[in-house]
Amino acid sequence: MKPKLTLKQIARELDVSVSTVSKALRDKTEISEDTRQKIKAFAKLYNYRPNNIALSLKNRKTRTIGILIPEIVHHFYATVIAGIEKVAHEQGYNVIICVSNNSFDHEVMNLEMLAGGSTDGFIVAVAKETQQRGDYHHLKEVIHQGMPMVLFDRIVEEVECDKVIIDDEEGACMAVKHLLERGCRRIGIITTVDYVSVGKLRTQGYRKALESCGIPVDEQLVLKIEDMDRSEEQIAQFLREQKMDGIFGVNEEFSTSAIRALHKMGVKVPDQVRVVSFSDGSLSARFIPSLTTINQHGAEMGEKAANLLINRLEADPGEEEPYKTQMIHTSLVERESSL
Amino acid sequence: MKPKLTLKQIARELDVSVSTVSKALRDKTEISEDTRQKIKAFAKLYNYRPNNIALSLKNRKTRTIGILIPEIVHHFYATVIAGIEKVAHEQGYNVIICVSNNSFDHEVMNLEMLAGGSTDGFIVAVAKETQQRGDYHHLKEVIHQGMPMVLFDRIVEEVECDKVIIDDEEGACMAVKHLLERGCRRIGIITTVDYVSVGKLRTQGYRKALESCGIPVDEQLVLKIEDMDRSEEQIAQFLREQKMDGIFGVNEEFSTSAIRALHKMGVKVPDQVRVVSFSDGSLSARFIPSLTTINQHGAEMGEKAANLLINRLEADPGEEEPYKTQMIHTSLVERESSL
DNA sequence: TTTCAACACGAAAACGTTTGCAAGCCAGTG
DNA sequence: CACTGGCTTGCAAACGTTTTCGTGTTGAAA
Repeated sequence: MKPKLTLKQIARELDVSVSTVSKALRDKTEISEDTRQKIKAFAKLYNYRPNNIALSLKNRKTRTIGILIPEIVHHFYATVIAGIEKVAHEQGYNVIICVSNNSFDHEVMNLEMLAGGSTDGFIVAVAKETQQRGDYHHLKEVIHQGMPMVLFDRIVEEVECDKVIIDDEEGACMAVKHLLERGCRRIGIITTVDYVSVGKLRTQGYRKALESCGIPVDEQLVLKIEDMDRSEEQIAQFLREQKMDGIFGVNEEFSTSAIRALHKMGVKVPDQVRVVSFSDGSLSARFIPSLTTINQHGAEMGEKAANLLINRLEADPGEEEPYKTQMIHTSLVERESSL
Repeated sequence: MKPKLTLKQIARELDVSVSTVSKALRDKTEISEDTRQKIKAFAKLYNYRPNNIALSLKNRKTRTIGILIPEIVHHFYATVIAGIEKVAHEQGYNVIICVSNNSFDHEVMNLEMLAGGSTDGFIVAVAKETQQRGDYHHLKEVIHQGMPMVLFDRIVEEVECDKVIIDDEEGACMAVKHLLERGCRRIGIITTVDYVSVGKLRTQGYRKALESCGIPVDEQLVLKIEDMDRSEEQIAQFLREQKMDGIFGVNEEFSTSAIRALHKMGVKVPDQVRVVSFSDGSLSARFIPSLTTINQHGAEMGEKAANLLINRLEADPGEEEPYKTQMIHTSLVERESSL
């Protein structure tokens, strides 16, 4: 690993002082036109790049944003990251991504690592395990230490900071209403257990939509999947036991599993059963039949989160605004599965 | 942004020198048991964490790996990243991810940024635009500056460094042979234009498989998609014009588009036409019919790349081994589309 | 009492920057 | 000639660490 070109070396070569070099490269008029040109030419020739680390140390700013997400092999998070990247780069920030793999311990470790000077602030979606055990001291601690944080998607109420969330309830409501408009009367929902915040909200939206149309909620039609690995069979069983004309799946996995099971049963989608899904992926458009979905606008979410964070990072001390929670609205994309 | 606790502050509070604190925390016997305990207790109480930036500057090592990929909203890259993350974290390395969005300029910018001291080395898949224009000076430059780099997936021959590639040709060959075994005789391929290295290799594999079975390649059955946005119609047209009993799609998009088009034409998969796809996603297993695929083992690729890089980073100077190119083998996963 | 080793700690340099300030030089002015 | 002022440039401190090399204080041996 060759040592990189530093100010000191340039200074030695050109027989001037380090400060002169620094000033020349920063185009200070303090340095005579002659010397400045000479130094800049030399720097360009040998391709000088200032050392970010040294700059970070000096400025006590890294211009780096840390992202901490539960999993990366997930289309939704990928889109959020893309959104964050976009505005971060526009504003001259770099991005570090860490993945907790939905483990509490990993989350704590990564957070400590990032807080150790590598980043100026965080954008975080908490791990499932963390939500489950309800221990948020690590989040509170880094905030307490003065690092700005934005929570998104999997947020936690108890932590005070900026937040960006999807209007899950509204989205679910929209989905179910769409099914109602299409004439469905017995609408089932395939959702997650309640400690997953988004699942809970979507279930709420489902209830709300039905109630607002005066249809009582039949608890038989609410399937909560605990174990993702056994979801296929549970869904198949659910579909065999309950007679429905509409299904709302809170994610693509559940919805496609349902359609697959119906397909095996010889039930036609959308002719006999219509399906609407929450979506985070590219699967929906390609599926046969293509899925009517509630789109989540992950990129927009990432952009908002990044903007919130950067605003806070660049706010003058004492000028801090109160914490905000921004809502991302969903939109219904009609496709074949609910025609 | 509260200033974080530093050695200097601990020293002041406890009325000792900075060096004493540093040594105590690092458990040097030089410092008396008493003072050591006192300092460690204090540090623990106030939750002292050494500043990574300062350490990086001092050690001229960041223990950070830079990943540069063309796009993140892509299941394959997500799996590779997951693999890299895994071994990086095991070895105490951090990971920075940058995305070029397939733009040459972005790639150059990001590379310069990362090379500016933020990382010890790179793992890179080059942008499509870069492959197209064949300008690799930026890659060569950072290598020349002494930063180790590992290229993966979208590699470039001209750059001398470690590489990890998928055996695309072998995979394609396997796919086509599978179709032949299933009795297909007129097998079409839907692939990319040749400047995309993986597309080219997969096309070669296709030819090889046919030739090895004594079947001449009919150029009419080779569809090269240039413009992804118009792929749907091109594929539909291709299927209408050519009579085939087997189709090999070099990615999930092409394969599912083909099945969709066949579906519309009333042609049954796999009964009338069998389909095999290269795969990088989770779509295959869920699709109806589920897709027989050539799996790419992205995580394994990431792990290998990370190991290669870390080995080089930790090699003693003068001990460097010659550059290696590691091959990842693909595997055939049989599902419904080729039954 | 002197000398010396062992022990406990501190000073300072280094990593690569930036920047306020001091200082040198030269020309012009009184 | 002595000052002043402008123009250049260098010095040094600072960011938070680690580490080498002192240095001062013991207690014991000579």
